[in-house]
Amino acid sequence: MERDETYEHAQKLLKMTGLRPTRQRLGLAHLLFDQGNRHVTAEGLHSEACKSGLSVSLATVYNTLHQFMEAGLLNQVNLEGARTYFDTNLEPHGHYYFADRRELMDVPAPGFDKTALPAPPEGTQITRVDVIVTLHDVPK
Amino acid sequence: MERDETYEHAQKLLKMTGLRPTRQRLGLAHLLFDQGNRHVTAEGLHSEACKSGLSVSLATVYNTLHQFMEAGLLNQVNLEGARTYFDTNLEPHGHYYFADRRELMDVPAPGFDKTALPAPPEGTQITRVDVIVTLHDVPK
DNA sequence: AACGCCAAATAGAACGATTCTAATCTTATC
DNA sequence: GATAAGATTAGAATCGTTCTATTTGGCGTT
Ligand SMILES: [Mn+2]
Ligand SMILES: [Mn+2]
Ligand SMILES: [Zn+2]
Ligand SMILES: [Zn+2]
Repeated sequence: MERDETYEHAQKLLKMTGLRPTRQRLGLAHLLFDQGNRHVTAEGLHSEACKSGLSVSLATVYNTLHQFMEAGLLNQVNLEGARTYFDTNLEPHGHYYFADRRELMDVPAPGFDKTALPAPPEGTQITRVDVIVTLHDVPK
Repeated sequence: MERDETYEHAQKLLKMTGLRPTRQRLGLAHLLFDQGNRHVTAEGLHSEACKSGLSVSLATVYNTLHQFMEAGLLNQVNLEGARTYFDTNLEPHGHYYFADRRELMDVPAPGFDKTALPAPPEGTQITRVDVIVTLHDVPK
């Protein structure tokens, strides 16, 4: 008796965005959006998908993540070393980056006030504000 | 009559850090520290050095930038797309990133208060705080 | 000034994350 | 079920950066 894989919630999200509900997109949407907020890398999500039995290529994971971003379902978090994380938390917020573990966590309370930023130079507009607090394990 | 290339200021900096005053390090230190605060990439600095007549390899530019960082003469700024910038401004400060021009600028006044950050999780310590405000040219 | 030791510089290969390309497969429609 | 448009794929290409093995050069000693 096989598991129910209708993925109703994922179905609904894809319908909303106008993206075709392919097997890959359904599976990835399920992994991303059916278990609370997440911070994933493309490679992390890819191996997770493979482990869960979903056959999908890394290229498709990248394509899908970018499409979900475009659709406003994900935000990107850029940090050092060319690693890009994708964040299902759409609220404006900062991040702790646990450098030793290479993991991201939302900053529980905003220690910064985006509205307190000085007005940007003429002819430009703010398109994003990233606040990244890097943490290392304390030696001892 | 050739230009005076004693680079007194650069000499002094290298002496302070204990790094040998090689031709390459002197030339790079001169470019970095003898004309006010700067934000440079390795490749940018490399081509600048080449144009100025200094013979230096890209590998050495990377080595030198890292050594200057280690010595506390430079800070790193990480942003999207694997591009790393090196900053001669050692004060804590945020950055505007002009995405269309790929240029960095210090945020004139701090719109955030580092001390207002919630205490980091047990067993960890803050090693850096990055605030990057990305700007795009306003269309019209 | 020549000698030798070791640090530093170098060219080029390797790397890791991401993007691209061109071929194959799916989905949606008729 | 045929068709056309869209999606997936493997593998090559790209980009910034790091590594490796070799050569060069700074500097204290003769
Ligand atoms: Mn990744
Ligand atoms: Mn660079
Ligand atoms: Zn987050
Ligand atoms: Zn700066």
